[in-house]
Amino acid sequence: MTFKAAAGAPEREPNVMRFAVSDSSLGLVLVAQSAKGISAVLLGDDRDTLRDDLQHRYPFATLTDGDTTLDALCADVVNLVESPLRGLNATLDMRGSEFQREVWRALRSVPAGSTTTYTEVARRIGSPKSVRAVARACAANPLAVVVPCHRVLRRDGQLSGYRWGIERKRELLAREAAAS
DNA sequence: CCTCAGTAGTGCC
DNA sequence: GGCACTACTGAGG
Repeated sequence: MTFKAAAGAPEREPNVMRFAVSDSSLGLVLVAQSAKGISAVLLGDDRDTLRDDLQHRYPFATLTDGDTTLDALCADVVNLVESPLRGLNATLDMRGSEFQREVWRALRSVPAGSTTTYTEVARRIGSPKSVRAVARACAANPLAVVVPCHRVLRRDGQLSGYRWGIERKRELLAREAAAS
């Protein structure tokens, strides 16, 4: 089987992915959906950069733009960005290594309005020494806000980094703190 | 304040 | 099969 992919690894076979970009108070939000569910939520300031980012994450995907059936989902995701306390009721298509998906799954159990640390996540997934690898997995999170990697802080409480800009992380946390 | 080593997953060669 | 990356952390100066 030439195209056999490792379990959980990003899809190697050609596949179609629909996406839409809309505006929000945190900048542009790109939402992508595969046949299995939401495959990406990316934040940024430039439409083309967002598209490039999506294509880079899914090199074998054929991207389709301008599909109005994504409008409702896109609106839901923007609402989530505006009010992070509300959850998102949608099926997710999280593609990544086994380790990455374990990290992302752990992140999804961090309640809105609270935070955790890289060390704590590492401990929870049973790899207490993989602290740095956890940080890398957070950085690779393809589902911004939906998988709340912004709730992970350093052990000393510092914000550390954020793939989509530290200011966005600070703002998301401020909104959650204010609403909870 | 600073540097340094330990540490483990990932991407690129 | 290497090798150089990190959104880390605790210890030591």
